[in-house]
Amino acid sequence: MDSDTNASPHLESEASSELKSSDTQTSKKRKMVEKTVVAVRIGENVGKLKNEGLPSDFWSWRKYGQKPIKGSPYPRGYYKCSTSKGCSAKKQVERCRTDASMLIITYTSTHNHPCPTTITTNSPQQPKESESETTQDLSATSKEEDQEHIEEEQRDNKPSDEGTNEENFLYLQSPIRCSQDIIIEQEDPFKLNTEKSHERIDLLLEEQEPLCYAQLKNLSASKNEELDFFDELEELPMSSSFLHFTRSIFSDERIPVAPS
DNA sequence: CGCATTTGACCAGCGC
DNA sequence: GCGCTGGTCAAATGCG
Repeated sequence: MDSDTNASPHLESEASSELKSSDTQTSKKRKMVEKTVVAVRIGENVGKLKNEGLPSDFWSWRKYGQKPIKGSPYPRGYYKCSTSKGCSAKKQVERCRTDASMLIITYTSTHNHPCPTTITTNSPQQPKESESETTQDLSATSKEEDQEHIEEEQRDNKPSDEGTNEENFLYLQSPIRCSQDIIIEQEDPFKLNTEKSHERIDLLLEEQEPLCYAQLKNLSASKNEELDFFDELEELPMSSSFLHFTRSIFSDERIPVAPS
């Protein structure tokens, strides 16, 4: 209850989850602020990461709340940037409805401070940040399933070979900026892909999936990992690539993705 | 002892 | 005007 409290409520809404969750009456939350939605896929490699120390993010995030989302079986976690006191950067982490192996991270506001440190791919000096969370998330994921998913994803999502080798997990997503009532549901990755993407999208549309990234998972497969994820859903693993990605976003104030 | 995380309650916005 | 859901804050508990 402070000035912050007053302002907070207006911050984000759920452009991401509410995309089309107009199923019932949910439309929720106020106007939208600039939000960057990122879909991160948790890979098997992630599990390894924890051993080495997760390169989660440049900033430290403190969890200040968690709530179950109506349309999602998984709860949504609310984080605030704890790297700097005055930083108003926030992020919401939630599991993809259809794809438990995918995390939907919604970044709100921008950091008013530079990166705490130059993060190395796997910096052991990382802030306490998502250590526990990430670890849990990662480990929580079924190895077998993850591997399968990853393989599939790699084939479908990754035309090349790049990232996989250096990245511990695959993250397919794009920063989506929605400052209007417009809801983002499309992402670059899909565009990059080819017909496959379309097919998936179609599936989604048919299924009325709220999130595009969700569809990806759809194809892959979802099993019972959800149960594990349930309470594990917390932080997201970030790889160097992702870092670069986020870095660019924040540096440039996010990458505006044209809804269409 | 300190910090972070977890859980519950309260507040505010939007839809019906 | 009422109800529902999301979002945030505050207090308590646990772990390092």
